[in-house]
Amino acid sequence: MSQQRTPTTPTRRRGAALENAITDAAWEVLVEQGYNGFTFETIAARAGTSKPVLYRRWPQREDLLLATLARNWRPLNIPNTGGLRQDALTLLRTVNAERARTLILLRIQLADYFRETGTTFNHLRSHLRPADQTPPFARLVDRAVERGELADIRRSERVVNLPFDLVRHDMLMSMDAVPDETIVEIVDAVWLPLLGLSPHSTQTRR
Amino acid sequence: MSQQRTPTTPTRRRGAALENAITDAAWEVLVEQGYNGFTFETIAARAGTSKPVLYRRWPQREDLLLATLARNWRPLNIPNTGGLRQDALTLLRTVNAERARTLILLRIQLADYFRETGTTFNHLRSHLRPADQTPPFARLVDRAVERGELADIRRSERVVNLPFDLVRHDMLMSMDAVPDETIVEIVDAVWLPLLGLSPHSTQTRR
DNA sequence: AAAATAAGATACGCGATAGTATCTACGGGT
DNA sequence: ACCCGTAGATACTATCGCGTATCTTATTTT
Repeated sequence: MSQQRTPTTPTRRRGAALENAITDAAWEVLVEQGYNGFTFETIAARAGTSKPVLYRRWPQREDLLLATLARNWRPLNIPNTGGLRQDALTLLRTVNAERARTLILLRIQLADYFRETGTTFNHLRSHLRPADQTPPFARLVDRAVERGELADIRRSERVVNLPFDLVRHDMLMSMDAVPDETIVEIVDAVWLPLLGLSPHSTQTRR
Repeated sequence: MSQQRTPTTPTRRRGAALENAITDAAWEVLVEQGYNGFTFETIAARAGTSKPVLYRRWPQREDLLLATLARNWRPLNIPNTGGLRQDALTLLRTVNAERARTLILLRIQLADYFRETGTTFNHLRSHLRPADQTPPFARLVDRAVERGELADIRRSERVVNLPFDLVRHDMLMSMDAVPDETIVEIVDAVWLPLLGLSPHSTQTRR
């Protein structure tokens, strides 16, 4: 930290400020360079600190990785727009936006980590957060049933979760965001028909 | 090759025999250890040869990678059972079997290669093989139309390719084979209804 | 049989990274 | 002001893999 020093500007970080700076840098490195670029050398340089500082807190690479993931893990907001179609579109657009998308694509970034440790993404997820209670799309369908928009019948998880699966699939295939018209297509041409709905019976046009 | 030598047993490999042994070893290494384990050191040892032998043929790692992929790339057999449902189930089971599955999961194994080179799986695929003409499921649907099983109307690619997308998605999620009942579910509960068919109107039970 | 080719073996220098040791000096607590 | 903890800087050893040089020797060619 060869920083120009003024009487009131601290030149060293401590405690949470330091740890947050490190895990923020670690996250950037992970996203840009993947697991194999996630090295103490690179992260220390990115965070403007030195390797012993990292080792003092996280003696193993995995410790730092888990800390970094825990800091960046976010629950998904479940929209409640009053209509099933709009809920679905909003949720998928949220999933498609950068923050959530990066977490989805992490599955690929961490392939080598999973291979090394014999663990899985799902195992990691339950480690970072308690099991997500109800899958997001199941929540949307439940609400539509409550509103009387959908009949109260049993539906397979496969059908309920289909939009999320398809968007995730396309993201994994392209390693990038999905075009918005793809999202609209998945909801209107695939999912709503499978639920026995047409796109315009669920709510007025957006 | 410190091999016990008999008068008629050659101790050294040459030409295609040697190259095939190397690319076979390279493939095993790629599948087991991913792109980052794909090193000349490891492959030479696995093939029972020395690094200069590899460098003489493939001066760059990418050369050896492409040669290895070219040797193991296989076109997908399109089944023709006389019924759409059976065609679909057969095709998905083929996709789910080890050989084709490994190629699908290669997308993940090669994530670091794509990042390094700024290229993509689709680019790689068209490099290894001319563009596959008709997507497999489009072929199945075409045949069903010819047989009169399906109406001759326009269908979105999204719907036509849905089974393959969902199976691929589940494979990518689990990095493993998909249970057979998943395949049956995708075809019977999702795809055929979207095509306006019920599972048993396409053919007698399997 | 002799010559040519290249497979196989091995050694080397270099760069990157892990992990650790050591030192200086900032900054908080007393 | 003094003491202590530790941030930041730097150096070191060990390991791994890349890429190359050199040598021996099996095998094909002449």
